[in-house]
Amino acid sequence: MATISDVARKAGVSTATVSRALNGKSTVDPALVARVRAAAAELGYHPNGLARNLRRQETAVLALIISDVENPFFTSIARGVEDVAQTAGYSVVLCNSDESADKERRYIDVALQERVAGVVLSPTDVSSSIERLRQRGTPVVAVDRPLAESTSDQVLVDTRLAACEATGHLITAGYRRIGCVTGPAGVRTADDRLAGYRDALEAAGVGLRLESRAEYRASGGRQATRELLTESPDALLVANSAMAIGALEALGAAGLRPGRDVGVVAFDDVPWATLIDPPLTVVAQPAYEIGTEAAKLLLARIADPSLPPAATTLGARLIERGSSRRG
Amino acid sequence: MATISDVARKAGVSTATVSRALNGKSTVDPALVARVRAAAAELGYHPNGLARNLRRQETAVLALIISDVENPFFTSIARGVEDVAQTAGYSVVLCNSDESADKERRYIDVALQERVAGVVLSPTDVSSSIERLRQRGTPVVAVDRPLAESTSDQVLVDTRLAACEATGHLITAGYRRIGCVTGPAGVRTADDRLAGYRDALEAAGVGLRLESRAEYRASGGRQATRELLTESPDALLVANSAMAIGALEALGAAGLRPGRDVGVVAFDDVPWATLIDPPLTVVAQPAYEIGTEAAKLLLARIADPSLPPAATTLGARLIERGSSRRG
DNA sequence: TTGTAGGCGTTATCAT
DNA sequence: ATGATAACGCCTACAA
Repeated sequence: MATISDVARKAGVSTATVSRALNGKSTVDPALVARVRAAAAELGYHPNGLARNLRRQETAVLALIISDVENPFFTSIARGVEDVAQTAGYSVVLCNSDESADKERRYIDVALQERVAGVVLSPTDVSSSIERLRQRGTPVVAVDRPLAESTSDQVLVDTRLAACEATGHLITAGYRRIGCVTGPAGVRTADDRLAGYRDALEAAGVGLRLESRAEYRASGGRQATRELLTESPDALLVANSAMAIGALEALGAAGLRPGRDVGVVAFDDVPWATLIDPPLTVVAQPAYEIGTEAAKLLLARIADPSLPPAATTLGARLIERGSSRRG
Repeated sequence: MATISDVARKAGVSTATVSRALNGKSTVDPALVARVRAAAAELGYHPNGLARNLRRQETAVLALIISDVENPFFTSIARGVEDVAQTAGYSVVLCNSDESADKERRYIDVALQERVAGVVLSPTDVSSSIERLRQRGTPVVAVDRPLAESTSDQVLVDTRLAACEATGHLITAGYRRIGCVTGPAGVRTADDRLAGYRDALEAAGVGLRLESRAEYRASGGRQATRELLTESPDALLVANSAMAIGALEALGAAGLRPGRDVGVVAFDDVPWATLIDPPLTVVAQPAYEIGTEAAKLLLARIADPSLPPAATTLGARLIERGSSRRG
């Protein structure tokens, strides 16, 4: 409630002096600084960030719009973004688009209205509504999934290659009826992982393709796996950790044991991967690093909008555990 | 970049009319509304939320400060808060205090500066720095952990009772050397769960207490469990799902199997609970509901600050699975 | 070194 | 029904 003029009055100085004193500007009499500080403390004065930002025409806030708060992959990204932003004096507001283009648009509107300094976004769609951000000149960096315009900053994972390697690993282990459980068509990572799977089969001359798509959720994984099971696969590549839960449940329900009856590799190294029996072989994506990298890119662009667009691609690594051993 | 006056000029009206037209105020000539809309669209005009909020002296933003973004329990709360807030036209910004009183204070400062409409907080400490929020009159509701002042809104879980029931369940199953792995002293949920454990032992006349505390993390659970193992417990109550991961790892490393060699019950119903063998018996907390309840309380208080403080306590429920069967 | 004053973009009050 | 204008609280030339 207390404003800068209240403090000024109490300290017996002008608002300008209060502003300068509180913002540590070079030239202010130490005695006055003390008086101002005391007055501010006494009044419980907190500068009004709204007014300040309006005046300064900038906000020390970054928006992070992700497609699923409950997915550990995205929360790791969030930590990465936050850690970097924090040390640079920025706050991060996390928004959950929930894989819905509509919510994404709403949050982008909010970001626009609140004049955030920049946006980190995992786009639900290539043709995401970042058009508006561009127009306004708000810096954006895409993570996990690319944007159509190659003119924006992006931090991606070479997920197609990773899927190819993972599938190759299954082939090397001796599996031949390998199924791929992936996300919805149109979701770039889902498409890429499927493509990588196909790459590997082709490279190895394996003709049989067993593919099934569903939502990037446990329920989706369960359903897609059940469908695939009618084709008696001897191994499964699962494109997402949430789906992996459903896939493993479906396998269990069918009396099939990972690593003995069916080889399994899943994307994302979840903390419980080593708790199941046998432990789950995974494709570990550098989620935290994606976050830090994205934040750095964003801060750099905020500092200098004329920078050429940077597209970082990080690698994923296969962690072999028991579930992909040949039964 | 385009401001309201740009739109006004283009539409050939005053800024007042633009404002009224765009905000759907009662009395504006439909023809003008159309002209204004067109001009706004053409200019790619987005109202400046900063200026608007400054003028209106209010923000449609809620801050949610939680102690761990990577904990599914808290992300479920986040979803709950968000879903309710969303339908009421509020945005939610998520902040990660990371179990650090310092970060918490920083985020509270940000919330104060940005003049958010209200705060949902899982306090790192009873004597949390919400003092400042109170002073400013910013509504707060505490979740998961109580605040010292009973004068604030809170949404809690009767976690002591739940721990007591869970321990009772182990006793009923025939276990007698039951250990409790809980979080740091001072963290209210950790203390409460320990207290519930003791309640149950006492009620059943079991004299042997095996207690071990550590950080609410996998590494903490691992360490605490390892310590407890020197006492040859025949069962374990684990106070948190992150710790459960560490505890299960420690058990495995010692060649002990849950449900056969050692009965296990853990707090929080994680999605992978049914994937391990045997499935994990858990105390399921109504996390999503905590979030929705907290948001409703907060919105109610924002609407009417004179409301008497409400303290909701929700129940948790024990889900019996294989890990707590007597071996 | 300090004070005065103007303006950031909106909305609301008061005229018209 | 519409327009001029005064705030909202802060920062920063510019003046003293």
